[in-house]
Amino acid sequence: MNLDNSGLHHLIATKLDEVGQMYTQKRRELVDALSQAGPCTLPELLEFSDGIAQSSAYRNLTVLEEMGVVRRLVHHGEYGRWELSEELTGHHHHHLVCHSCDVIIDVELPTHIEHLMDEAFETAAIRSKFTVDRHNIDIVGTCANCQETAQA
Amino acid sequence: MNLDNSGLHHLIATKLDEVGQMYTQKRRELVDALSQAGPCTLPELLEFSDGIAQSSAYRNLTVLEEMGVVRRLVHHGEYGRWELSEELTGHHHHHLVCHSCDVIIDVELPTHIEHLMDEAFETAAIRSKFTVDRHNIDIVGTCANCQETAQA
DNA sequence: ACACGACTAAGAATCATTCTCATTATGGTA
DNA sequence: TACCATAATGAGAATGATTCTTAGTCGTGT
Repeated sequence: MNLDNSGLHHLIATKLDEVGQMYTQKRRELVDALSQAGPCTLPELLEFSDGIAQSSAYRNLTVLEEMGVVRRLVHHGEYGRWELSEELTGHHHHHLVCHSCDVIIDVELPTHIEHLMDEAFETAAIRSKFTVDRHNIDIVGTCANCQETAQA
Repeated sequence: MNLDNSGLHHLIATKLDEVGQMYTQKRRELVDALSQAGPCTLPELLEFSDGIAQSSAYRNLTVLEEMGVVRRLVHHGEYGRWELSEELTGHHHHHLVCHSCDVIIDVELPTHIEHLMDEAFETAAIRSKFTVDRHNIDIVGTCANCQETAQA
């Protein structure tokens, strides 16, 4: 796992500095966790970080979300999940969602499929007078772990 | 708007009867509301129904969900939303989501696009050892109403 | 050293959703 | 019709993820 997030950190630091916000150690740890582990719940982030308070984690995630650094995902599990924004990572992706354990894994689709989908979405949206900003795709199923436990 | 849901109601009544559940007036009203209005929040359902208690609405929706009659959607708004299950309506569809007012509208995509997507999703899932059950697509943007209010 | 602003964290508050339980309605049976 | 078992209802309490409040801490510039 590549742990050199210096470029990422520098980018975020600049972003925050522009509005008079600090890029503190705690915030850096949140970003590191998301960068390594993909979409995380709050308890997962608390475990990763070195003793950050729950309320601080929530507040910092909210701040980072407003800055466009992270994005909040909402699914059926008890906790929300957070991931680094595509704007920051540069990787447009979607999610494999396990409906058994609620784990979420990133996937990228072939470019030509994305183009076809974009066209189809645009056409469908126009019919209802919507303007399209983005699309989210969840591929819902069962992860390898849960398949094993099920047959055991 | 077509209000003749007799076929739908009969189907659900049979389903519930098989497990000793009753298809009561209140439950019928919930189904009617969802059938007419598409994905609804709980307050919307309460308003539509003739004096159903909040707790009863939640309980009935949970029962209907377990029977595969309705499906619960989770998005960023304060309330969850409920819709009739595709199994029941027979219409595979996706959602236009307004990120301004959280309204959700159903859309259907061309069959050949669905096929292409299914293939792409299957391929992507296999790589992560996932088995695919379904896919959810949100086309996120701004609805006609909110576009007007924004430029006013 | 001082002042100012941002950050932290503990705990209180919020609020959609779930649970509890006493009451009421329903369907089957004789 | 009367009775019984089971299901449904509704009022309010409880739950729990998330947000808010507030007092104290830290950093930075002067």
